[in-house]
Amino acid sequence: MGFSVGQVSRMAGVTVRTLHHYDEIGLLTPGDRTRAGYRRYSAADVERLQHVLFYRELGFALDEIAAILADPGADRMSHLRRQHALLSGRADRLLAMVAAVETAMEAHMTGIELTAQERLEVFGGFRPEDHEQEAAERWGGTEAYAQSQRRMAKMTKDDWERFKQEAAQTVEGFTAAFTAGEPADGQRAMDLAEEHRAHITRWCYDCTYEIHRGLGDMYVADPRFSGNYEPHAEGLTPYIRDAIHANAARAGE
Amino acid sequence: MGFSVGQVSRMAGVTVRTLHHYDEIGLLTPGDRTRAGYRRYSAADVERLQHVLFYRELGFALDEIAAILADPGADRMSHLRRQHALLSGRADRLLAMVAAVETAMEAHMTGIELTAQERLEVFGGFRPEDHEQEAAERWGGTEAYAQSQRRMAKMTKDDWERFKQEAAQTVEGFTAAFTAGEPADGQRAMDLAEEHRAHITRWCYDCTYEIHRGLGDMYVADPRFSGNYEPHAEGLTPYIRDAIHANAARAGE
DNA sequence: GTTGAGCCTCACGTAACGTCAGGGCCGATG
DNA sequence: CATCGGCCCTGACGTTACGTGAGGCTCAAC
Repeated sequence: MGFSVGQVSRMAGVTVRTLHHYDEIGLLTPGDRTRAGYRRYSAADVERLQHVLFYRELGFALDEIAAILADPGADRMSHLRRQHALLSGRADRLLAMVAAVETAMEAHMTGIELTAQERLEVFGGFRPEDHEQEAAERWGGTEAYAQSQRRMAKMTKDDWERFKQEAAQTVEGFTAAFTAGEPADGQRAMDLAEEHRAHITRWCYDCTYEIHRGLGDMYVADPRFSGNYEPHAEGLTPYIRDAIHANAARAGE
Repeated sequence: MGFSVGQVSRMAGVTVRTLHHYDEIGLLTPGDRTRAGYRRYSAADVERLQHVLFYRELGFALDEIAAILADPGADRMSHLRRQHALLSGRADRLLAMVAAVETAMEAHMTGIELTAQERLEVFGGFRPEDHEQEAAERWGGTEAYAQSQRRMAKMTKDDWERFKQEAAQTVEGFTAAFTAGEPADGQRAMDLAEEHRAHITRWCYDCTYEIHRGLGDMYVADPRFSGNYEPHAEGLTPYIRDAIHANAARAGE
C-alpha cells in the first residue's frame, strides 16, 4: 500500500509536478520509494500535504509552512487555534467585501432612479455613492450601513448642502490645526475628531469609535478621500487618521 | 495634481516596483508624466488600480485581469455581479473551514476526556474524530453538525459496532456494483447511494442531498476516506461519489 | 512482446514581482 | 550656490512556485 504521485495528486487536487517540487525542496518527502524509484506516500504524508495546502491557501510561503509544520512545540490544538484565527480574519474581510458589493449594487440601482444627476450637479466630483461603497467595504456594517442608506435617501438638496458645509468646516479645522503644527494626539485635533464623529452620527449613522477608526484608516488608503483632503495640506489625511485614533483611545476603547 | 508612484503605493498598499511592473506590462499605465519623466497617476488610474487589486486578491492572473477590465461590454453592474459571485463563493468556503476548525477544536477538547481511547479500541485506525473534522469542513453545517455531535455522543459501544457494520454493508454493495461494471448513474448504484444517505440520516444527522453531494466529493479528496474505500477496489471512491451525485440529481435538486 | 499509461530525472520557461546598481530631479539647509 | 537627503528613473539579474516538455524506465494488460 501507499499512494503513488498520481493518486495523491488527484486526491489533493494538485499536479504531479507540485509533489515533485515539494519533494525537491524537502517540504514533503514521501516516506518510501519502490525498488523502481517510484514515490510512495503514506497516509501520514498525505495528511501533511493537506496541512501544507491549508497554509498555502492562506498565503504562506512554502518555507514558512515548513517552519510552521516543523515546530515541535506546536501541538494539534495550537495549530487549530492558529488556523482558526487566520481563517476568521480572512472570512471577516471577505464578508465585509461581500456586503460592500451588495450595498454598492443597491446604491447603484436605486441611486440611478433617484438623484444621480442631481447629486452630481450639487457636488461636482464628490459622489457619495462612491464613498458609500468603500465605507461599507471597511466596516462591513450591514446594520449601520442600512441605517445610513435610509437616512441618506430621505435627504433633500438643502440637507445635502448643509451636510457638505459642515463637513467642510471640520476639514478646515483639521487643516488649521495641522498647519499650526499641533500634534495629532493633541487636545484640538482630538476634539475635531470627536466633532467629525458626531457629524457622521448626526447625518448618517451611529458612528462608534471602532467604526470611526475604520473610517480614518480608509481615508488614508482611498484616493477618493485622500484626494479630497490632501489638496488642503499635504499629509493632512494621515493627520486626520491619527487624530481619530487618538480620540478613540481617549474615549476608552 | 496627480499622484506619484510613492503616494499611490502607500495608498493602495503595494510596492513601487509593483506599479512599475504594471506599467511595463501595460496593465496600468499612468495617464501622464512630468517633464522629468516621473509617473503621474490620476484618480481614474488609482481606481483602475483598485479594481486590479480586487481581482488579484481573488487569484486572477494579471493578463486575465487586463482582459476583464478591457471588456467594453462590461458595465459597472456586471462587474459588481461578478465580484459578488466570486466573493460569496470564497466567503462560503472560508466560513465552512472556520466551522470545521471550531468543531474540530471542540471535538478535540471534549473528545479527549470522553471516549478517545474507547473509540480507538473499537475501530483500530478508523477514528471518527478525524472524519468529523473533515466532514464539517465541507458542508460547514453548524446545525447538522451539532445534531450529529449530540447523537454520536450518546452512542454506546454496541451502537458503534452496529453502525460500522451497516456502513460496511453499503461499501460491500458499492464494491459489487462497481466490479460488476454497473454504471455509477445506474439503478443499483443510485439505490446504494440512497441507502447510504439514509444510513447517515438514521445514525448521525439529517443528511440532505446537498450535504450528501458534499460528502461524496470529500470521500474522493480525503485519503482517510478514500484510503478506506480504495482497498476494496481501485476507483471505487470516485464511483461512489458519482453514484451519490446521480442519486441527488435523480431526487430532484 | 509490445503497447500504453504512469513514473523517473534533468532542465529550461514563466509569472509576478524583489532587489540592487547607477544615475537624474529637487526642496531645504548651511 | 552648493550640496544633501529623499524620491524618482531605467535596466538587469534574482526568486518563488511551479509549468512544460525531453528522453528514458516500469509494469499491468492484451
